Order: sequence, then C-alpha cells, then structure tokens
Amino acid sequence: MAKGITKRSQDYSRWYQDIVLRAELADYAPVKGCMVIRPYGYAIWEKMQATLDARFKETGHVNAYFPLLIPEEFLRKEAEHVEGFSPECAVVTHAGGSKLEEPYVIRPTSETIIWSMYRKWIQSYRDLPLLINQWCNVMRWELRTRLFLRTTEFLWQEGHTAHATEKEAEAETRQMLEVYREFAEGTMAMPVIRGVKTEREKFAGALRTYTIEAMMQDRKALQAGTSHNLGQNFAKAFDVDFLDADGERKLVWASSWGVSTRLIGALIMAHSDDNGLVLPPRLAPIECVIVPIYRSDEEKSSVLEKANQVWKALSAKYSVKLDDRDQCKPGFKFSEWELKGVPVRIELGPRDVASGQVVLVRRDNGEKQSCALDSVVESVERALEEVQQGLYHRRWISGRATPAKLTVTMSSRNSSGTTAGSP
RNA sequence: CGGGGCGUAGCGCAGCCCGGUUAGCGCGCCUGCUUUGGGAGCAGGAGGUCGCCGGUUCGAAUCCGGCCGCCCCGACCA
Repeated sequence: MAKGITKRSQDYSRWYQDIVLRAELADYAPVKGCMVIRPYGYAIWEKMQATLDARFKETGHVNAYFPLLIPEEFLRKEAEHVEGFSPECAVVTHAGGSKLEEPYVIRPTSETIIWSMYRKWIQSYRDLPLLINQWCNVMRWELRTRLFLRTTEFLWQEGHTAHATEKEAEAETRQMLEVYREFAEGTMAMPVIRGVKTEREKFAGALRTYTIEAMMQDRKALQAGTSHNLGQNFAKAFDVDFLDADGERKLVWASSWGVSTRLIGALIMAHSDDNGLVLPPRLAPIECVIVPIYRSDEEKSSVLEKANQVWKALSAKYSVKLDDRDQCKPGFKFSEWELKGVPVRIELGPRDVASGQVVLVRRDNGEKQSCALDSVVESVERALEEVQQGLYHRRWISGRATPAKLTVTMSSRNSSGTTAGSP
C-alpha cells in the first residue's frame, strides 16, 4: 500500500529511516552524522518544547542561555566528567585567523560552564534553590549515528539546579524524572519504565542517574530521558559554597536533567506502522486534515463550500488542514496524510454534502465512521481523544506482553540491566 | 575502529564484466486536454562536469592506480 516504505518485519532499521525521510521529518546534512530537522519534524519538537517548558515553569524553573563554547580546562575540573566526555568532544583550536592559547570545547553538556557561573551567583542560603533550564544544541562526536536517535549535533533542554541540602537535590532529581514520565505517557502516549542506571551507565560526574526507558516495537528499550543527582561533585570542582542560616559555610548540592530530540525518534518507533508515521494528537502539527472529493465544477464548489465551513469550525480549536490541491486525487491525499501521521482525516464528497455528513477516519486503526456535519467539532474532539488513548493502551499492552527480554538499543554502555531498580 | 554497500538528471536505478554514434529507464518536475470516494491517463517538454585526481588508449561512465564522501551492520559511546 504505502509506496517506498520498507516493512517493519522486513528490516526494522530501514523502515525507521524510510519514515523519517518520507514523512519529511529530517534529512541528511552535508556534514557526516548531522541532520537537518525539516519543518514538519521541527513542528513536533516545538510542541514537545511547549508542553515541557510549561511544566518546567510550573515546577519553579526559569530559562536562561549559556555559551556554546566552553574553556577546555573547565571539563578537566571534574575527574569522572572529563573521562566520560573527552573522547566525544569537538574542540575549537583556531579562531580569528590564529591558534588559540586555550582551546574551547563545543558543549557536550553544560554542567561545567554553568557551575563556573553558579560560583559567582551563590553566596547565601537565600540564593538557593537556583532552578535554571536551558534549551539549546549540544555536540557529541559519535562513531555511529542514526537520525534523531543519535546524531553528532542534537537539540535538547538541560536543567541545572543548586540546593542547600542533599535531600532537596534528591527530591528535585526525582521530581523531574516524574515530569518526564508524565510527558512520555500523557503527551507522547508512550509508556515508560523508571529505573536507575548502573554505575557504568550513569552520567559522568553524577552520584546517581535516574532514567525513563520506553519499549519500542522491535522489543528493545530506548533511553528516553535522564535525571541526575550530582551530589556535591560539581560544587567541589568549581568551589561553590554558601553561608547557611546556622552561620556555617557549606557546599551546594546539585541536579541536572535532560531530554532531547531523540524523543522524536522514540515517538516514531513507538507508534508508527507500515503505512507511515503515526502521531499522538497532542504532538501532531496537524491534528485533522480535510480531503474534499468532487468531479464536476459544480460539485467542487458545493463540496469546497462545506469543507471550508468545517475547516472554520474546527480551526477555532484545532490545527486543521484543508487539502484543496486540485492536481492531486483524493486517494493520493489519503496516502500522503497517512504517511505524515495526521491523527484524524475527514473525507467530504458530494454524497456527504447531500446527506449532511462527513466521513471521519482514525489514523491509528483506520476505522471509518460517518458523522453529522453540524456536530463535526464534537466528533473530531472525541476521535482525537480516542486516538490519544488508543495509542497509549496499544503500547502499554504490547509492552506488557514482552517484558521478559529487555535489551537496550541506544542507551549507554552495556546492553543489560539498564532498567534495574526503581527510584 | 572493523565488515559491507553506494557515488551516473531533483529522487531511485540500468549501463561497467567484454572501451566505440547523440549516456538510457522509472518516478518526480513544466505545458495542455481528459480525470477525481484509496497513490490517474495520453501527448509534448525541460533537466547530465557519469564523486575527484592521475594513468592506459586513436577513443574511458566502462580498464588500472590513488583519493574523497556518504549510508548500513557491528564494536564503542552520559
């Protein structure tokens, strides 16, 4: 049915690539290991950002921006950190036409430059907690890359918090993991398992790394988000202390946490099928598409008139596309919007105009139903909700069905034990 | 870093083994007409430094040497 998409059963990895390229989510960039996130893919990221950012604000965080370039010596200040990140750092050695005295590292993560600033900003317990997030790009020189799942440069958010007590830092670390879990399950419709990374797999420089892992359709787990309790490691490395209420000078406690554009890869692998992308309504750039059907000019004008009414009614609440391209046949449009993962399609032809109905089709299961024109908004609302819930339950059930053999595809280090334990 | 594959029109490929008119095919694109409830048909048209450098030859997309790039699998990787 779908032209040019490899079947999952044939070659899962090719299928994944086909979806990304054909649905125009991303494309290969001229630079090895880098990708261009195309408008349709970026729109998904923007929706993810909007939802997460609102949650970060609700939990007391503020956004800021730190530089892309980090003095190389900063990385060296924390022993585990430098050991973990050095091999994958890109280093700038020349600028302004001459060799630099001190090379700069292109950030693989921002703990060091942020804590160099926190040292200036934190003096008293009254300055704590400090709860800052930043949305940015980072670069890690990976040997093997895959679109969205692991690219040399990627987009993410990184939260960096400073606290007066160990207990508070631990509570923050767990709270943010919970924010990620809610997002994955509620917004992405993707069930996750919470866990603690092993000593080998934890963040380089952390006391402890909590993770959410999602089950993909190839029965492999994917690391979807991590939250680190950094203890006092960075406070020690950057000499960040504060004067507490009891008059004592104490080291600051820290957390950091992040999710990246890898989530788009997770989203694809969680829900999509052999006909293309399948998107949960809460992240779909286009929630509903209207495909008009007509033969004669006469039919065209009456159908388009109704289609425009429907579009107008739905637009007040949803992101709706009226596909009135004259040069494409309806069948072509059906396939194309399925490929692009639009959750709900409305078909509207002469027969529907005559009977005061539209045909409503769900992307997740292909179910068609007729519904009355004058209650189309309610019908779409219900259908979108059903798709959102339906996707979650389908993933939940299939995740349940295959828990025995968990292997880990794209998370770090070894390939077992990643999901052990529970926070 | 190992193994494999690829590089010829925007995309996908054939041609190469066995050198020889003007380098083909499908899709897409442009124009026109007919079409339109599951990826339309016909006619006409535009589009090429055959990855790069060198060599062999009267003649190289094709043979030889070197280089570059990308993709896939594995190893590695918060």
